Amino acid sequence: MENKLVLIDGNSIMNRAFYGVPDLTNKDGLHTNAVYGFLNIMFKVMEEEEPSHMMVAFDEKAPTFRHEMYDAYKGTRKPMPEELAEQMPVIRDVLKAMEICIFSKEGIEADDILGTMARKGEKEGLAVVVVSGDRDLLQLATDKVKVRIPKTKGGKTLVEDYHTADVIEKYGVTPVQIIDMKGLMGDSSDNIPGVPGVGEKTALKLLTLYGTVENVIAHADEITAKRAREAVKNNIQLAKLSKELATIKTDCRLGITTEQCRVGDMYNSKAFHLIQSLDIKSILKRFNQDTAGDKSLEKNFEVIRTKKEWESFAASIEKGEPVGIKAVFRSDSDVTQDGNGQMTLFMSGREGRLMGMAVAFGKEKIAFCRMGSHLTENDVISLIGELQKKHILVANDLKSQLGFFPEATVQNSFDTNVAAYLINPVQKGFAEEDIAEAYADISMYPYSQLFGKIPMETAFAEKEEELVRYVSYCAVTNALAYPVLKKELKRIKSLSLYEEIEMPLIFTLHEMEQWGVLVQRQALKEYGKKLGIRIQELEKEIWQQAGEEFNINSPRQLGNILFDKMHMPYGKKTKTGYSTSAEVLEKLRFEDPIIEQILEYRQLAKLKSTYADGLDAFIDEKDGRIHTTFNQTITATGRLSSTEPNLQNIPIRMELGRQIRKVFVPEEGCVFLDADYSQIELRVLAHMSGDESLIRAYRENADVHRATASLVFHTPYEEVTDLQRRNAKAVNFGIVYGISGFGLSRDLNITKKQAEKYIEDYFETYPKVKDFMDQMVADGKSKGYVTSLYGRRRPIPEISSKNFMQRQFGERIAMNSPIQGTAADIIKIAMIRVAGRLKEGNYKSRLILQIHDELLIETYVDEVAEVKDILESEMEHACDLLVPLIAEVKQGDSWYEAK
DNA sequence: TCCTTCACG
DNA sequence: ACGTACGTGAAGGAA
Repeated sequence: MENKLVLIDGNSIMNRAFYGVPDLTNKDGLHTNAVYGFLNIMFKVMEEEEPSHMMVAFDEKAPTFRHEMYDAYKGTRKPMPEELAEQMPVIRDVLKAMEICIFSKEGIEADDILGTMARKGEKEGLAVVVVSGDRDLLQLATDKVKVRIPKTKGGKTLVEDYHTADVIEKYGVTPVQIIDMKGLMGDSSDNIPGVPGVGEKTALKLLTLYGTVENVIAHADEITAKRAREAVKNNIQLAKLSKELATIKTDCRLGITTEQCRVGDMYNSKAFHLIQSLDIKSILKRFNQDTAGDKSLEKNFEVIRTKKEWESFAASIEKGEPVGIKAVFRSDSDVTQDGNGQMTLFMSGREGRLMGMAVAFGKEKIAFCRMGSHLTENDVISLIGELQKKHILVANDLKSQLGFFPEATVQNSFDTNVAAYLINPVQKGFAEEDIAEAYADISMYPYSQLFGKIPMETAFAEKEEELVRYVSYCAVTNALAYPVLKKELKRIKSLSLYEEIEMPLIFTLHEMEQWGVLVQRQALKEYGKKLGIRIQELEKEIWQQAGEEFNINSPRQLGNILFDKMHMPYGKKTKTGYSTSAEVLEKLRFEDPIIEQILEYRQLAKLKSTYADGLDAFIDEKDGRIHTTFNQTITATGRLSSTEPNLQNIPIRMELGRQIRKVFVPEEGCVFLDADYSQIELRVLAHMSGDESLIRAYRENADVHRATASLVFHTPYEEVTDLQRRNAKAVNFGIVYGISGFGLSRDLNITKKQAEKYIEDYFETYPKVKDFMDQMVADGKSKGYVTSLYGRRRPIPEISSKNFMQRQFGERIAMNSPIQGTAADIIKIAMIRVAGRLKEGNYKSRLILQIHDELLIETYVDEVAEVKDILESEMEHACDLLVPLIAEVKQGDSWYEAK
C-alpha cells in the first residue's frame, strides 16, 4: 500500500469546528463543540485518505511575531474566546491518547510546521495531504501535495481539494504565486498589509504579467494603470514585507521524522474513556472493539477446563498474593435444589448456576475457569475455598457473588466496589470498568460498549470469547486495585469504616436479602383488585366532569383539561408545562370537585401500580417471599438503598396505603419485631454540635420539638401550643436538611421573612448548632469534603462553585451529610451486631429489613423476649453519644401491626 | 432517555 | 435578582 502523510492544521481546524458546530458541553460544563467538530473532520479525512502517517500541528501559544513590523498590523486579530481556548488542551489529550502525533514548538507557527513536514514528506516519496481551514496553505499545493479545505455547510462537512491545477483553475495563479498575491493584496485576517490600493483584480493582473512580487517591483515603471503603478512604487518595502509574512517556511528544524508520525492504534481504551468523559456519544460508536482493554495483557490469559489444568495453574502461584475474581453466573433462579430439602443459606444464596470464573494473580497469571463436565460448579467453589486459606479474595460487589464463596469471611475477602465507594461515594460507578483506570492503571472498555445491554449470561452464550476476555480484565483489575484501594482508604482514614462497618455489613445484607420477607400474595391481589374497581369509578367520574375522556396519568393532558379547558388558576409551571403536583392541586381543592377526585385517583393509581401490582411481580414463586436488593454503594451520604423492589418506601403516612403493610407477615410460628430509632438525626446533631440546651433536652427525655418551641417562642414548656410545636418540629427538620428560609417557609406556609426569623431564633436558642453548621461549611470549603463521626467522606465540589445556587446547595450538603452519614453509620453498626448476636446465640430469628432508622426482625415466638432485648440494646448502644439513643421496639403479626 | 410525580426516611 | 430544603426508587408519559 502506498504511504501517505496527512498533516492537519490543528488551530485552524479547531477554529473552524468551533464556529461551525453549535455549542455543546459535557456534564461538567466543559465546552466540547470544537473537539467534536475537529474529530469529525479528522475521521472523515482519515476514512477518505487512509493515511499511514499523520501529524496534527499546533501553535505553541498566541501567534508569535515573525517580524518587528508585525506589531503595527496585529490590530485586527481577536483573542481566542475562552470557550475555544479551554478546548485546546482537550483535543491535544484526545489525540495523544489516540496515538496520533501532535507537534508544536515555541517560536514556530503551525503553518511552518506543516510546510516543513509537507516538503519533507514529499521528498521522501510520500503522498502528502494538508488539511486546513486557512487558504494560505494553498501555497503548499503541488502535484504530490494535496491541500484540503473543509467547509461546514448546513451541518455537513464538504471538503475542497487542491493540487497545483486546482489552484490555477480557481485562482488563476500557481500555488507559489499565492504568496505573491498576498504580498500585493494583503490579507486582513492574517494581518498582512499588502500594497494599499491593490486588490485582488489588480494583483492578479500584475502577477499574470510579471510572475512574482520582485518582478513586479522591478518592472513597476512599466505598469500601465497609473493608480497601481504609484501604489507599487510607493510601497516597495511593504510589498516585500507582506510577501515575507505570507510565506510559509518549509525548512524549519523540527527534530522529528516522518516515521514518528506513523498512525498507531487509534481506537484504544484510553482514548475511549477520554472521549466518554466529554459526553460525545456519536464518536464512541467508532470504537467497536474486539477486546476489552490493553491487548498486552492478553498473552497471559488462559482457559481452564479441568481440575488438572487448575492444579498446574495454581502450582505456580506465590503464597499470599491477592487473588482477583469475577464470577459469571446465570441470574435466573431456576436452581435444582439439594435432596435433603433443607435450603442452606449459601445454597439459596447462589443466584444461579455458575458458568465460569475469572481468576487473576497480578498481571501475570490470569485464568478463566470454564464450567463443563470436567470442571463442575462445586469443583470451582471448593477450589476457591481452598484458595481463600492462603490468599485474600478480591471481588467487585462481593455480596452478589457470595453464594459462590462459602468460605469467605471479613478477614479473607475484599470488595473493590465498596472500597471505591468509600473513597468517593459520588462517582458514577464502582464496577471494575469504572475503577480500572484510577486504581489498577488498566484501561478497559465498558461492558455496554462491548455487549450492549444484554445480560452477562447471554453474552457468555453468544460471544463467549469476548466475555471471557472482559471478565478476565475484571479479575486483573480487582487483583491490582486491592493494595491501591486499601492504601488509599488508610490515607483518608476510612480504613476502619471499611473494615469494621462496611465489610461485615456485606455479609449481613447478603443474609437479609437471601432471607427475604414473606408476603401474602392473595391478600395483596385482593387489595389491588379493590383499588382497581375504585380507580375505574373515579376515572368515569373525572371524565364526565371534564366532558371528555383523557389520560389522567398524563400530567400534560391533565394540565390542559384543568387550566386550559376549565380555566383554573395555575400556580406553578414546569419546564414542560403546567405543574399538576399534589401541592398545586391541593390549593385548587375548592375550585371544583374534580380536583378531589383527581387527588384520590392519583393516590390509588400509585398504590396499585407501584405497590399492589409492582410488589406482586417480585414475589418469589418458590418461597412466596420478596427478596429485595440492598445497595451499599449508591447514596452520597452512606445510607443504604433498596431496589427490585424498593422495600424502603412502603406506604405508612396515609391509612389507605398503610394497609399494604398488612400483607407483609412473619412466617408461621413467628412474629415481627420492629424497632425505630427515635429522632436519631437530631440526637446525632446534639452530639456532634455539643450544644448544651439540645443535649439537656434529650438527657431529660423531653419532647424535643416541644422543648424547642418553648425556647424559641419563649413559652413555658407546658404551655406550648400544638401550632408552636408543629412549627418547631419543622424547624428541627429544616436544620437537619441544611436550613434555608425559603424551604422552611414553603413547608410551613409562612412568609420567607417569618421563616428566617424562626431560624434566627432557633440558632440563638442553640448557639452551638449554629457554630457546628458554620464549621461544617467551612470544612467543606477548605477541604472539599465533610465527614461523618466514623470517617465517612462526602466530597462537595459544588461548594466552591461560582454559581450561587450550586454553592448554596453545596453548603446545605455540608450541613446535612455529616448528620445523615453518622446516623447511617450507627444503624449499620447496630445491624452487624444484631445479626451477629442472633447468629452467635443460635437463634432462628432473622434480621430481614432496614429502613434507614428502622430494623425489622422475623422472630420465632419462643425467642421474642430475648431477641427484643438484643434488638433494643444493640441499637441503643451501637454508639456512645452525649445523648441517649432510644429505640422503640414493637411487636405484631404483620408489618402493619408492628409499627 | 428524560421528566414529573409520589412513595419512604 | 436569582429560585432552593437532605437522601432515595419506581411508574408512566412524552419525546
